[in-house]
Amino acid sequence: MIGSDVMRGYNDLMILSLLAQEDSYGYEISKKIRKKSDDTYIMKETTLYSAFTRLEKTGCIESYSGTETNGKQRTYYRITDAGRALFQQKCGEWSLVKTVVDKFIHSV
Amino acid sequence: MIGSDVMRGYNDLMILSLLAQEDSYGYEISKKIRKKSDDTYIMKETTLYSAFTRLEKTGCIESYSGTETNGKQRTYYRITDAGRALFQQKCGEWSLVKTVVDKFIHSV
DNA sequence: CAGAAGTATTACGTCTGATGAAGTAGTTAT
DNA sequence: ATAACTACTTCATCAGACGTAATACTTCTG
Repeated sequence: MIGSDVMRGYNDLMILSLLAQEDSYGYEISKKIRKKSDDTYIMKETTLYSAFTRLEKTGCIESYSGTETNGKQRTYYRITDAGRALFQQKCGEWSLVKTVVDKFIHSV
Repeated sequence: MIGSDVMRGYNDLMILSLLAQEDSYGYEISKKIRKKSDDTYIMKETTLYSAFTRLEKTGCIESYSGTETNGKQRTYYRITDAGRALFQQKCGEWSLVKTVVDKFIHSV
Protein backbone atom coordinates (compact mmCIF):
# COMPACT_ATOMS: atom_id res chain seq x y z
CA MET A 1 0.00 0.00 0.00
CA ILE A 2 1.34 3.39 -0.98
CA GLY A 3 0.46 6.29 1.32
CA SER A 4 -0.89 9.47 -0.18
CA ASP A 5 1.87 11.57 1.38
CA VAL A 6 4.52 10.01 -0.85
CA MET A 7 2.40 10.22 -3.98
CA ARG A 8 1.32 13.76 -3.33
CA GLY A 9 3.89 15.19 -5.69
CA TYR A 10 2.91 12.85 -8.52
CA ASN A 11 -0.86 13.00 -8.72
CA ASP A 12 -0.77 15.69 -11.39
CA LEU A 13 1.84 13.78 -13.35
CA MET A 14 -0.28 10.63 -13.35
CA ILE A 15 -3.38 12.45 -14.46
CA LEU A 16 -1.55 14.30 -17.22
CA SER A 17 0.09 11.07 -18.35
CA LEU A 18 -3.28 9.36 -18.78
CA LEU A 19 -4.83 12.36 -20.51
CA ALA A 20 -1.85 12.50 -22.88
CA GLN A 21 -2.92 9.09 -24.15
CA GLU A 22 -6.61 9.86 -24.51
CA ASP A 23 -9.33 12.13 -23.18
CA SER A 24 -10.92 10.75 -20.06
CA TYR A 25 -13.06 11.58 -17.03
CA GLY A 26 -12.69 11.32 -13.28
CA TYR A 27 -14.15 7.95 -12.56
CA GLU A 28 -12.23 6.30 -15.38
CA ILE A 29 -8.93 7.92 -14.43
CA SER A 30 -9.41 6.80 -10.87
CA LYS A 31 -9.90 3.23 -12.07
CA LYS A 32 -6.91 3.39 -14.37
CA ILE A 33 -4.60 4.65 -11.63
CA ARG A 34 -5.77 1.96 -9.30
CA LYS A 35 -5.25 -0.71 -11.93
CA LYS A 36 -1.90 0.54 -13.19
CA SER A 37 -0.59 0.57 -9.64
CA ASP A 38 -1.85 -2.98 -9.04
CA ASP A 39 -4.15 -1.68 -6.34
CA THR A 40 -1.24 -0.30 -4.35
CA TYR A 41 -2.39 3.28 -4.81
CA ILE A 42 -5.96 4.54 -4.76
CA MET A 43 -6.40 8.24 -5.36
CA LYS A 44 -9.24 9.65 -3.31
CA GLU A 45 -12.10 11.18 -5.30
CA THR A 46 -11.77 14.54 -3.62
CA THR A 47 -8.06 14.58 -4.40
CA LEU A 48 -8.70 13.71 -8.03
CA TYR A 49 -11.45 16.22 -8.65
CA SER A 50 -9.61 18.98 -6.89
CA ALA A 51 -6.61 18.21 -9.08
CA PHE A 52 -8.86 18.64 -12.14
CA THR A 53 -9.98 22.03 -10.91
CA ARG A 54 -6.41 23.12 -10.27
CA LEU A 55 -5.08 21.84 -13.61
CA GLU A 56 -7.93 23.46 -15.49
CA LYS A 57 -7.42 26.76 -13.70
CA THR A 58 -3.76 26.74 -14.72
CA GLY A 59 -4.65 25.90 -18.32
CA CYS A 60 -3.13 22.43 -18.35
CA ILE A 61 -6.38 20.65 -19.14
CA GLU A 62 -9.77 21.58 -20.63
CA SER A 63 -13.15 20.07 -19.88
CA TYR A 64 -16.25 19.25 -21.93
CA SER A 65 -19.43 17.34 -21.29
CA GLY A 66 -19.59 13.79 -22.56
CA THR A 67 -22.66 12.53 -24.37
CA GLU A 68 -22.67 8.86 -23.46
CA THR A 69 -23.14 7.97 -19.82
CA ASN A 70 -23.66 5.04 -17.50
CA GLY A 71 -25.03 7.04 -14.65
CA LYS A 72 -24.53 10.66 -13.81
CA GLN A 73 -23.31 12.96 -16.58
CA ARG A 74 -19.58 12.68 -17.29
CA THR A 75 -17.16 15.56 -17.56
CA TYR A 76 -14.34 14.74 -19.94
CA TYR A 77 -10.90 16.29 -19.80
CA ARG A 78 -8.43 16.90 -22.56
CA ILE A 79 -4.76 17.85 -22.11
CA THR A 80 -3.54 21.16 -23.55
CA ASP A 81 -0.13 22.13 -24.91
CA ALA A 82 0.64 23.73 -21.56
CA GLY A 83 -0.34 20.46 -19.91
CA ARG A 84 1.97 18.49 -22.19
CA ALA A 85 4.77 20.89 -21.39
CA LEU A 86 4.15 20.54 -17.67
CA PHE A 87 4.11 16.78 -18.04
CA GLN A 88 7.47 16.79 -19.82
CA GLN A 89 8.90 19.03 -17.15
CA LYS A 90 7.58 16.81 -14.37
CA CYS A 91 9.10 13.77 -16.07
CA GLY A 92 12.51 15.41 -16.02
CA GLU A 93 12.07 16.35 -12.39
CA TRP A 94 11.04 12.81 -11.57
CA SER A 95 14.25 11.34 -12.95
CA LEU A 96 16.21 13.82 -10.83
CA VAL A 97 14.20 12.87 -7.76
CA LYS A 98 14.88 9.20 -8.38
CA THR A 99 18.61 9.81 -8.56
CA VAL A 100 18.63 11.89 -5.41
CA VAL A 101 16.40 9.74 -3.22
CA ASP A 102 18.21 6.58 -4.31
CA LYS A 103 21.46 8.08 -3.08
CA PHE A 104 20.03 8.33 0.41
CA ILE A 105 18.88 4.75 0.38
CA HIS A 106 21.83 3.00 -1.17
CA SER A 107 24.44 4.63 0.99
CA VAL A 108 23.03 2.93 4.08
CA MET B 1 16.22 22.16 -9.53
CA ILE B 2 13.87 19.91 -7.61
CA GLY B 3 10.70 21.54 -6.26
CA SER B 4 9.73 20.99 -2.66
CA ASP B 5 6.33 19.60 -3.62
CA VAL B 6 7.86 16.49 -5.17
CA MET B 7 10.30 15.93 -2.31
CA ARG B 8 7.71 16.50 0.37
CA GLY B 9 7.17 12.81 0.90
CA TYR B 10 10.88 12.11 1.24
CA ASN B 11 12.19 14.71 3.64
CA ASP B 12 11.79 12.40 6.61
CA LEU B 13 13.42 9.56 4.73
CA MET B 14 16.46 11.68 3.90
CA ILE B 15 16.86 12.90 7.45
CA LEU B 16 16.51 9.40 8.89
CA SER B 17 18.96 8.06 6.34
CA LEU B 18 21.63 10.56 7.37
CA LEU B 19 21.01 10.01 11.08
CA ALA B 20 21.26 6.26 10.52
CA GLN B 21 24.87 6.82 9.51
CA GLU B 22 25.81 9.15 12.35
CA ASP B 23 24.32 11.60 14.81
CA SER B 24 24.02 15.09 13.37
CA TYR B 25 22.36 18.48 13.75
CA GLY B 26 20.22 20.71 11.59
CA TYR B 27 22.75 22.88 9.89
CA GLU B 28 24.95 19.91 9.01
CA ILE B 29 22.07 17.83 7.69
CA SER B 30 20.94 20.72 5.56
CA LYS B 31 24.42 20.93 4.03
CA LYS B 32 24.63 17.20 3.48
CA ILE B 33 21.30 17.06 1.67
CA ARG B 34 22.31 19.95 -0.51
CA LYS B 35 25.61 18.33 -1.35
CA LYS B 36 24.26 14.83 -1.90
CA SER B 37 21.70 16.19 -4.32
CA ASP B 38 24.38 18.15 -6.21
CA ASP B 39 22.63 21.37 -5.26
CA THR B 40 19.45 20.29 -6.99
CA TYR B 41 17.50 20.17 -3.75
CA ILE B 42 17.80 22.57 -0.85
CA MET B 43 15.62 21.83 2.15
CA LYS B 44 14.38 25.02 3.76
CA GLU B 45 15.42 25.55 7.38
CA THR B 46 11.85 25.80 8.58
CA THR B 47 11.00 22.55 6.84
CA LEU B 48 14.00 20.80 8.34
CA TYR B 49 13.49 21.96 11.91
CA SER B 50 9.80 21.25 11.84
CA ALA B 51 10.61 17.75 10.61
CA PHE B 52 12.88 17.31 13.64
CA THR B 53 10.08 18.32 15.97
CA ARG B 54 7.68 15.92 14.30
CA LEU B 55 10.13 13.00 14.24
CA GLU B 56 11.05 13.56 17.86
CA LYS B 57 7.40 13.75 18.90
CA THR B 58 6.76 10.39 17.25
CA GLY B 59 9.81 8.83 18.90
CA CYS B 60 11.82 8.34 15.71
CA ILE B 61 14.71 10.53 16.82
CA GLU B 62 16.09 11.87 20.12
CA SER B 63 17.90 15.12 20.75
CA TYR B 64 20.78 16.19 22.98
CA SER B 65 22.91 19.30 23.28
CA GLY B 66 26.29 19.22 21.64
CA THR B 67 29.38 20.55 23.44
CA GLU B 68 31.50 21.81 20.57
CA THR B 69 30.20 24.71 18.53
CA ASN B 70 31.13 27.16 15.80
CA GLY B 71 28.44 29.65 16.59
CA LYS B 72 25.12 29.18 18.31
CA GLN B 73 24.64 26.05 20.44
CA ARG B 74 23.95 22.92 18.42
CA THR B 75 21.19 20.40 19.03
CA TYR B 76 22.22 16.94 17.95
CA TYR B 77 19.82 14.23 16.89
CA ARG B 78 20.13 10.48 17.16
CA ILE B 79 17.93 7.92 15.42
CA THR B 80 15.94 5.46 17.56
CA ASP B 81 14.86 1.89 16.83
CA ALA B 82 11.45 3.22 15.89
CA GLY B 83 13.19 5.62 13.51
CA ARG B 84 15.16 2.81 11.94
CA ALA B 85 11.97 0.83 11.49
CA LEU B 86 10.25 3.79 9.89
CA PHE B 87 13.21 4.26 7.59
CA GLN B 88 13.07 0.63 6.46
CA GLN B 89 9.36 0.92 5.85
CA LYS B 90 9.80 4.13 3.86
CA CYS B 91 12.49 2.45 1.75
CA GLY B 92 10.07 -0.31 0.81
CA GLU B 93 7.40 2.23 -0.01
CA TRP B 94 9.86 4.17 -2.13
CA SER B 95 10.62 1.19 -4.34
CA LEU B 96 6.90 0.69 -4.86
CA VAL B 97 6.47 4.36 -5.75
CA LYS B 98 9.28 4.14 -8.27
CA THR B 99 7.64 1.18 -9.99
CA VAL B 100 4.26 2.86 -10.11
CA VAL B 101 5.34 6.33 -11.24
CA ASP B 102 7.65 4.85 -13.88
CA LYS B 103 4.70 3.02 -15.38
CA PHE B 104 2.96 6.32 -16.00
CA ILE B 105 5.99 7.80 -17.65
CA HIS B 106 7.15 4.98 -19.84
CA SER B 107 3.79 4.19 -21.31
CA VAL B 108 3.71 7.55 -23.05
C1' DC C 1 38.69 46.59 16.82
C1' DA C 2 34.53 47.09 14.12
C1' DG C 3 31.68 45.11 10.96
C1' DA C 4 30.61 41.47 7.75
C1' DA C 5 29.99 36.77 7.02
C1' DG C 6 29.25 32.27 8.59
C1' DT C 7 27.24 28.96 12.00
C1' DA C 8 22.91 27.45 14.21
C1' DT C 9 18.19 27.65 15.75
C1' DT C 10 13.44 29.39 16.69
C1' DA C 11 8.87 31.86 16.18
C1' DC C 12 4.87 33.05 13.65
C1' DG C 13 1.47 33.52 10.31
C1' DT C 14 0.01 31.86 5.73
C1' DC C 15 -0.96 28.82 1.85
C1' DT C 16 -1.59 24.58 -0.78
C1' DG C 17 -3.19 20.21 -1.38
C1' DA C 18 -5.10 15.97 0.77
C1' DT C 19 -8.87 14.22 3.61
C1' DG C 20 -13.37 12.68 5.71
C1' DA C 21 -18.06 13.01 5.62
C1' DA C 22 -21.91 13.66 3.27
C1' DG C 23 -24.89 14.46 -0.41
C1' DT C 24 -26.75 14.45 -5.33
C1' DA C 25 -28.17 11.97 -9.48
C1' DG C 26 -28.66 8.77 -12.90
C1' DT C 27 -28.31 3.60 -14.55
C1' DT C 28 -28.23 -1.34 -14.22
C1' DA C 29 -28.75 -5.73 -12.10
C1' DT C 30 -31.54 -8.73 -8.76
C1' DA D 1 -38.12 -1.75 -5.46
C1' DT D 2 -33.86 -1.73 -3.82
C1' DA D 3 -29.16 -2.48 -3.82
C1' DA D 4 -25.08 -1.65 -6.33
C1' DC D 5 -22.57 0.76 -9.42
C1' DT D 6 -21.44 4.95 -12.12
C1' DA D 7 -20.10 9.91 -11.57
C1' DC D 8 -19.48 14.22 -9.50
C1' DT D 9 -19.70 18.08 -5.84
C1' DT D 10 -19.54 20.74 -1.50
C1' DC D 11 -17.55 21.90 2.77
C1' DA D 12 -14.85 22.08 6.73
C1' DT D 13 -10.45 20.47 8.55
C1' DC D 14 -5.52 19.29 8.87
C1' DA D 15 -0.58 18.51 8.06
C1' DG D 16 3.37 20.10 6.21
C1' DA D 17 6.00 23.59 3.59
C1' DC D 18 6.99 28.49 3.03
C1' DG D 19 8.40 33.44 3.76
C1' DT D 20 9.88 36.58 6.93
C1' DA D 21 12.31 37.72 10.67
C1' DA D 22 14.67 37.53 14.83
C1' DT D 23 18.22 35.70 18.03
C1' DA D 24 22.93 34.46 19.33
C1' DC D 25 27.48 33.19 19.03
C1' DT D 26 32.09 32.74 16.34
C1' DT D 27 35.40 33.73 12.86
C1' DC D 28 37.34 36.32 9.20
C1' DT D 29 38.85 40.72 7.14
C1' DG D 30 40.25 45.28 6.57
